[in-house]
Amino acid sequence: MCFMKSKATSFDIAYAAGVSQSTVSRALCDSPLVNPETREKIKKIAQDLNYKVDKNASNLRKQKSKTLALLLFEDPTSDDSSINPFFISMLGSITKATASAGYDLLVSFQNLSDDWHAVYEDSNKADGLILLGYGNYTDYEHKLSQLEEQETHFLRWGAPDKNHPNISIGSDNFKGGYMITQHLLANGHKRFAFIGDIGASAPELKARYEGCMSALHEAKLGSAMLQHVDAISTESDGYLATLQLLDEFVGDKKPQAIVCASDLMAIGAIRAINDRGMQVPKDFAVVGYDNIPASSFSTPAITTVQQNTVLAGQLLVTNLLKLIHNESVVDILMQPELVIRRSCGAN
Amino acid sequence: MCFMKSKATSFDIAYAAGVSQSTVSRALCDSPLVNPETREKIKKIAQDLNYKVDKNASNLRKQKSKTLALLLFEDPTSDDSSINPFFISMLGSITKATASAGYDLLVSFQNLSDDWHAVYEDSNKADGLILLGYGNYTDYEHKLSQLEEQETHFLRWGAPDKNHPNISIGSDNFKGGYMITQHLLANGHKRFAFIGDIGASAPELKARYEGCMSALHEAKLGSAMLQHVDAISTESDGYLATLQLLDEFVGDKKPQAIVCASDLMAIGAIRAINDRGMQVPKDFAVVGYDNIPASSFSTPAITTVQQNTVLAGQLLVTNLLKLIHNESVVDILMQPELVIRRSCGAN
DNA sequence: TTTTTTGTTGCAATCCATGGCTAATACTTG
DNA sequence: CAAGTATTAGCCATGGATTGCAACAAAAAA
Repeated sequence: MCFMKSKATSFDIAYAAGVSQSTVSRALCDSPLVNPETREKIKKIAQDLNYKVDKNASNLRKQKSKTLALLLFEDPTSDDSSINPFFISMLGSITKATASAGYDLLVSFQNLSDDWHAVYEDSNKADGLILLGYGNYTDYEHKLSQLEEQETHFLRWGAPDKNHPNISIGSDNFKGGYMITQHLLANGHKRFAFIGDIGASAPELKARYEGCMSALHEAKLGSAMLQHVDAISTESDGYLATLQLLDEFVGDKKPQAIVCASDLMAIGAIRAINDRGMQVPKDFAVVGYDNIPASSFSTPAITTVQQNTVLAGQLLVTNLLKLIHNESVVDILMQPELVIRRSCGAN
Repeated sequence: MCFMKSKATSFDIAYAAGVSQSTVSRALCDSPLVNPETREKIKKIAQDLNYKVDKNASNLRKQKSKTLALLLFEDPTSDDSSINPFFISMLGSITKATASAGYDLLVSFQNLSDDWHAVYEDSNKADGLILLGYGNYTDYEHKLSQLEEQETHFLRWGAPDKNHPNISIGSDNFKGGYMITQHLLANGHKRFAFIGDIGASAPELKARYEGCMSALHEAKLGSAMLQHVDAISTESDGYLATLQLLDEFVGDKKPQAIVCASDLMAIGAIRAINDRGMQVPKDFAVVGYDNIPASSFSTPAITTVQQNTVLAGQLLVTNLLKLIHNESVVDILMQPELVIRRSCGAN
């Protein structure tokens, strides 16, 4: 029917409607400056011609893109195709929150080596940035400063940082570590092991460890902790660390509860324990962190700490939009929740 | 140091370099029309001023956005925050392939009810579309036709479709179902059950079922199949369907092998079997499909069929780019691979 | 009837980068 | 030394929508 050699522009509509092009523009934004009848006529024609506002022209003129960019830094230990499930669920909620605010989302998986810091907002492709990922805190630090200097609108997922105030939304990992340890203590466990990287490169895991230690100290059991810091975050890390742990501490030094800094490591820990002919939760209580989908399908299902990713995504988006609109925001520390399942032995 | 009240434009650089603005533009695209010395000088100044080409202006002029849009249709049965892990790994590889082709990626999770069909390419926000998701084939069909009419550049993930040729890249689900069933047959199983939706709304699962049946017919065991079609795709679907199966078929009618149309359902099936006091693979062989991360962490680890998501993502992107450059593409049917683990009983 | 107000619409500048065409310079070559 | 060829850079139109300002008409007030 309607043969269009090329895409319709507002001029084509103006011609068809017998009005000026500016009137078309105004009509399509529901400007009160244009007569309702004219507006409807124009809208009708626009629809017939399958006209869509050219975002490039529109954004250029308005100097904003109605687009947010999500920069996802990969966990350096994870392989190429698998993405940390926690970030996935954040991705889902961020996408939804972005869409319901009428914005588009540009997603980019990055290495810290790239010069991501400048690209999106400076080139006007996005009005703001969300930084998601466990930080390699060396040049990350530096790039955060750059972003701040350039007055880029951005927020990061992570614990609030005194050096960079009001750019963070994070979950209270200290509290999470504390809560789950308390739960184990309440169930009578006395000898603990912690599996996970507590180095500076993984501040989230470190905070979980510190929360755990804090609970132990409160219970006057601080010295009952057997550390294992050489596991990073994967299932096989957890497996290997646990095997090592089982070999090293035997007899009455054997730990009763194994606190893993991630669910993936907890899954590995359970596998190691099974491989040694023992069982969870009978011989060991094992707990994880993150409540990834696999943790509920594991046998036994894993007791873990859940971060509210839906709320987190929404907060990141709504606060970023505030920044974009020049309102001020403050750091937010979200409260995690305990998810009690079978692996801790408490029914 | 450099105080900029507002973002630098190519005019600012031209002024600073004492050349015309067009020369700046050419210098920054490494045009051979500009003297190497001038070019370096301009580039230096551009860097000092932290200049970035305005994509909106650039895209407007060039009439292309160097951006692809990924439209992800959710599995209607999955809840809000969890996304089908298979799509996640596709998302990862698509992102990477897109980035390495120098394109940006716009990601959007959609309901089919939205008028997505028109939005991105028509508004020049993206040069092409990738459609990912198990199709609700009613209005999906209709929208595909619309996209084709409008000559939108797009590709979909899914089995090639005679009605819509050369827009599909998919995995051979029939072959996958066939392969895994053959493997079970080779291990001596004779009585089979299939769990999964084989209705028209899930053509992928249906093809897996048909592949499975084909292998059984070849082995003259076609009548040995107990169907269960009331499970869709989740863990609890698999659990409930399996319980029902176990109650319904007892004694010598009890199936030996349970073929699940997804790993999630296989996980549920194993849980149901355990709950009834039986074990996998001793009492039943169970197999899944997709090779999601959780399937390797399950106890026992699940024998499944893997689709090469990395390659799939790359193919989708490279072929879409071909379309954008007006080259023609053909449908691709990728070959799946068997991943043999413990749940099928064959070591 | 004249003046003021109100409601609509058009003109033209603007956002910024791109690239065809032209002009000017420098360098060959007969 | 003049004519011819590269090389390099500038001019200006272009892409499509937005919006301040001016213009005009019709309706209301004087």
